[in-house]
Amino acid sequence: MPAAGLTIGTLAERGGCSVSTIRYYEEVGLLPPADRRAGGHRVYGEADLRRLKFVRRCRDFDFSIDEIKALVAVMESGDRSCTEARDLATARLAVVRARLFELRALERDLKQFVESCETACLGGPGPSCAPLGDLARAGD
Amino acid sequence: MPAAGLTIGTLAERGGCSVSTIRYYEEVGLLPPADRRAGGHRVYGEADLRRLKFVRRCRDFDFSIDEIKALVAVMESGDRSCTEARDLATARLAVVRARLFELRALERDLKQFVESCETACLGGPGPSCAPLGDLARAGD
DNA sequence: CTTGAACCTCAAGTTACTTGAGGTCCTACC
DNA sequence: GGTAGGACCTCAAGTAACTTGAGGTTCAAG
Repeated sequence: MPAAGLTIGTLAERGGCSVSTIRYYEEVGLLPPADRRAGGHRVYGEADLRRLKFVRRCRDFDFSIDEIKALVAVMESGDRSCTEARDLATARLAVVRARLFELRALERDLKQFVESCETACLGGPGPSCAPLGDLARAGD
Repeated sequence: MPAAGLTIGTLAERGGCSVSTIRYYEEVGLLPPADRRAGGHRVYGEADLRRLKFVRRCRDFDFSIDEIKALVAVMESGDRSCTEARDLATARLAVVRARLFELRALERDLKQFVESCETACLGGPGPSCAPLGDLARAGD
């Protein structure tokens, strides 16, 4: 039976982050202060791993540390509805969509830029790059 | 002829950034040290505005300060081909595409999360949020 | 019992800026 | 010509979310 007792290194590996990141999360309060062995090394259990994965997942969701703290508080209070969580997620979704929109435009522009380089400058790399010159004038 | 003589405030306004950002760009070498008036105030010309716009556009493209410095060097050297610029843009395009991929997954997951909240928890916000529990079972 | 990998703490660095304190300059108005 | 106040100045420190480094301790294997 896995009364595991994970080291910080193992936790990091399974949680998909660095050892430093875990210590950082503890410092800022995203993870509770870890139990210690005699020598001072941190020990973790499965619950810690779940918590860490939750935090990492939220970070993947682009939640800020403070937002994740809020989510954790909602989760731990037990007596509060999921309305808060949903609202946080909805707000985050809007941000993600806006960012997605920007990134798509960015991809288009960069692709365009690279293609211009191929057609306008290659085959004989001249002294001046036309697309680069265009960039300087864009937005006027 | 517009021998303009822009103040830093005007430059900021026209360049779409803050006054502090301009001073910062000067400090890190993205803008050349500005000319000064008798009292020490910075004065700018149209060339500076063009340069600033170029920098801002590159930042919109998610280029780092160092990458922009490289681009500016390419632009100013005049005797180097656009190959470098194209390579930088290509690398950036790859990064942008990877980010786009992640963001799309993120959007899907967040949407899913919000929808779960709507169906599983609303209409009577109970004590525990099922989707939140799915993210990582709390307290267990 | 001795390596050497993994761990510890604390401090400082990273990126691209922003914010703040404390002081100077410029322009417009009377 | 004097003055109010807005724009400007410098320098230092703060921000997010970590990472990196120095210098030292502990643990597991051989």
